[in-house]
Amino acid sequence: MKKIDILKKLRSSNLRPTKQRVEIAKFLFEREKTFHFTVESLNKLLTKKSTSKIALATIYNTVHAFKAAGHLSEVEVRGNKSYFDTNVSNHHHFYDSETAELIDINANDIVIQKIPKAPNGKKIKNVEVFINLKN
Amino acid sequence: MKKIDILKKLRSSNLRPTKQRVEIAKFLFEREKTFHFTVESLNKLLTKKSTSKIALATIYNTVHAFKAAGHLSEVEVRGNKSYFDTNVSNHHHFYDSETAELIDINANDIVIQKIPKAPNGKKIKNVEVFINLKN
DNA sequence: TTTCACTTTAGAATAATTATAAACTAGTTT
DNA sequence: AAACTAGTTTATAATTATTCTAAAGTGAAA
Ligand SMILES: [Mn+2]
Ligand SMILES: [Mn+2]
Ligand SMILES: [Zn+2]
Ligand SMILES: [Zn+2]
Repeated sequence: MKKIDILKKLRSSNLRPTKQRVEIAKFLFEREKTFHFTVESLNKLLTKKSTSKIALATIYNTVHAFKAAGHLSEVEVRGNKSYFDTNVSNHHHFYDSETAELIDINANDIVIQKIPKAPNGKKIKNVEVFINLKN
Repeated sequence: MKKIDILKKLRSSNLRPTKQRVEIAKFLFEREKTFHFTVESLNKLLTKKSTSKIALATIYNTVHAFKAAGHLSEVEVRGNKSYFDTNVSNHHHFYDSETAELIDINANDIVIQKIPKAPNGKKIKNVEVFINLKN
């Protein structure tokens, strides 16, 4: 991903490209593989990586703006903390409770043969599969 | 479910059958259908139903003891609160984000045809499917 | 260079949960 | 029965994750 894409992500999230936001966006989006994180883990990694420390509120605000713009998704998984995901396409997860880590599963690596119909007046928005792991 | 079963549930959870615990256990387990709840919702319902109010800490402690003993399961779902489930068998859920409600899906109403193998050194503990609903 | 909307930040507030410690309860021993 | 004791309940404090607030900072445009 090029720098121009970072700026696009920021603009499309209605965020001006400030120093802090560019740093967060580059950290999140300039990578090959999916990145799963909590705000806490992201904060630690950013602190380690860069000299200047970004306020936690700025990280929350920026992450939420990216989520609202569809550049991040939120994964519901065991625990109290919110997990975010740079993979915003429809996909599934392994969840390793030992390490509290998520691993992507490509949407077409899981095929569901039979599925119940939605309750009266409701429609199916999406289907999420979690494969919980043990050692 | 008879009263004797309530006492069994308590004993097998290493809980003496005190007035408060029996009241919680009866409320949770003396019912036909699955009951999904948060500690907050359970507390409200218990307060409404009975004259004596049970301390929140007692509800937390009792619910956690039931969970540890396998009489309740915890469902991971969107939001900050923990959801508990009187259905401890392997099953799936509809999740209605409008109402923040869970609805059971019988395990054999979902058939998965293709599933990826677990990462190196890990095994599959279980598979949970969430069907998110919209109006 | 002044303006002004937007931004960052530290710290306060809130919400869910867990911990603490004092008062209470009910079996068991004397 | 009275004393003892292990376990229990409870109010309240502490903790954790998140959101809010308001003051100070920033920078493009007038
Ligand atoms: Mn959350
Ligand atoms: Mn939880
Ligand atoms: Zn993912
Ligand atoms: Zn259920």
